[in-house]
Amino acid sequence: MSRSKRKKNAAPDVAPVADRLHSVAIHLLRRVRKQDAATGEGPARLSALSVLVFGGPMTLGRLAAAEQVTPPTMSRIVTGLERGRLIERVRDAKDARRVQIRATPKGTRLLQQGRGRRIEYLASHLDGLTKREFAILDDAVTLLERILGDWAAED
Amino acid sequence: MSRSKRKKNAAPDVAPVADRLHSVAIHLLRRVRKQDAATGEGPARLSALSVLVFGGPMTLGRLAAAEQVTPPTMSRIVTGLERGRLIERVRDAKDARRVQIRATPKGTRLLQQGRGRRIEYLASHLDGLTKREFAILDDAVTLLERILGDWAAED
DNA sequence: CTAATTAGTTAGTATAGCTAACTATATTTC
DNA sequence: GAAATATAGTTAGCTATACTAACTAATTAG
Repeated sequence: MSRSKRKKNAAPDVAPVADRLHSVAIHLLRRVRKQDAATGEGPARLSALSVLVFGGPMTLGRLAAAEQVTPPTMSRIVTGLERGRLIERVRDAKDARRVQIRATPKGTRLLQQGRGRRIEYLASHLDGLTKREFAILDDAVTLLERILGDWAAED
Repeated sequence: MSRSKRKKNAAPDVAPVADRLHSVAIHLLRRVRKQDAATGEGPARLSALSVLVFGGPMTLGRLAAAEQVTPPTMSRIVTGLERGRLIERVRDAKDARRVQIRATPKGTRLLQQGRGRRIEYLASHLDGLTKREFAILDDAVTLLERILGDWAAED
């Protein structure tokens, strides 16, 4: 069970917040998904492309791991992105088994535009928040980033 | 544009937070989805089932609207749930075009169990937070619930 | 009683996930 | 250095989830 000797928090009402957090995440993404549709690419492709644009070129395997999908799944996602000339496959010089995936200028442009639309949409709805509320949201996001990073490896 | 005369917040850095919020939501749900796999049902089915369990029986059309998908998509989701005896289709007595969808006891049970697993999983990762951090998260979720509720109608 | 509207379903397509099985390249071991 | 093993990706085939277009059946309007 999760009630070992750690006394850090163990608030009795962790579960309800976990539940609400889950629900909020689902509904938020449903909204945003509609904005992303304007790019003409699906969410998995946009997410992978984003990793490439911000993380730089990497092998297919690393990309699959970053996106938490299996290599075959990433292979298909990459094939789709390749058809649209949004990324390029480059065989590794040192190890011919490896394939480096790299965003093209077109891919980078498309991602930035889609990102712009999405952010503008989301941001326009965060607009009514007070400074204090906004700070809370910012802190919470930072928190979640840390948590997700911590348990990225396991599972 | 969204830069009307409203002076409420308009912090210059709304966009980065919006972006990070989006990313965090994506990765959080990716994690949780793996827990849900234990139920043997996909996310769309679990989500629809959840609406039925907590919102009571409703027509297919209303369910589709609640889930923000088209009626054909919901029709397939419901067919899948029906195969597993998790819901039942009941033709409406007053209007034979309508089909009421209702969770079966088995469906309700499965949902609650899955929900339990998911919450426990999520909660176990929120466990290391300090009281203060936890409060921030709680507040942020409340905030997001309000925001999402407000713009639920439009689109 | 016809015409228009409404509720769902069926058909066909695309994306995104999986496992299993395969190919090609590298590395290890004898 | 050849054979065995390990690693990186791809291909094939299944399922789920999304869409639009076209259909059926039932209700409501004129």
